[in-house]
Amino acid sequence: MAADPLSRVFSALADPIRRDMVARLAVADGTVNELAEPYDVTVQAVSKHLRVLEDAGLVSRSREAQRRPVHLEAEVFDLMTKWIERYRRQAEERYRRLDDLLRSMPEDAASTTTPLPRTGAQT
Amino acid sequence: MAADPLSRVFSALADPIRRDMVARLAVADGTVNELAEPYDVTVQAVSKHLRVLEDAGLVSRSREAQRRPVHLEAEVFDLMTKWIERYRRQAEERYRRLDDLLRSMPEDAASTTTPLPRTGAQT
DNA sequence: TTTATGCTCAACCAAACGGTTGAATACAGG
DNA sequence: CCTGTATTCAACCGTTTGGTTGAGCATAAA
Repeated sequence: MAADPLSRVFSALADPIRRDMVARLAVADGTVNELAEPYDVTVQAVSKHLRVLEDAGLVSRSREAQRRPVHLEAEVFDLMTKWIERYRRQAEERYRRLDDLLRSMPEDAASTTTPLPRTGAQT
Repeated sequence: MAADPLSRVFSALADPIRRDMVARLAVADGTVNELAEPYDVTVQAVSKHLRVLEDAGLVSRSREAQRRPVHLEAEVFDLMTKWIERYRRQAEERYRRLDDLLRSMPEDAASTTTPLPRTGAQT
């Protein structure tokens, strides 16, 4: 299996079939066969996809006779949104400051290159 | 290269090094060498990572002598956040309705299984 | 008990991925 | 012109991924 939770979630959603399954599970829980029906792949392939979604914490599976109903776990989304929002905001803040700087600087002096920070960011 | 834009963005961010680079680029633009420095891989590998980020629309590269400064493009994040928010909200709405239903139903009748919708969802 | 249904496990395969090394290109400076 | 620096291209390699088929297991129905 992959490494960190964030990588697992992102890569789980990097596949169109898996995203479509998530989309459908947002409407209602479903069994493996139900979920497999629309796609042009075998049930086994869908079973594998579900395993990936489960490992990422995006779905959970219960037991109901011989069926294994799949349920969407929406909380994990927060992991992603938090990460995304953080750096989006940070980037926007930077543009704002740059903007201010440029506005407060009537005469040309665009030669200072801002150095990159070391890697400290918690991914 | 992959297929649809959403898949490209998600899979671009599924790698820890690439996420870390995005995190650092949110603070300041940087050259390939600067970006490569913290990681224990060759510059060529980082160059490849940057290509993935660029193909996903997450960064753009300009030209400045022999250097190729990399710049974060924050707008693409919206693609993801919109997708995520949509289905998170949909899921939460479903739970709310289920909750209401169960509350308005004093006597036990938990036997109706809601069928899954076909695949129509725009992934 | 036998049969059908729902699902997973195992082995396999081609393609994509993340990394490497080595050569090529582009530009700046002596 | 030659040298050094920044970056990319090309070929290669081991591992992962998304798919297949075929067998196996558990439960429901006959």
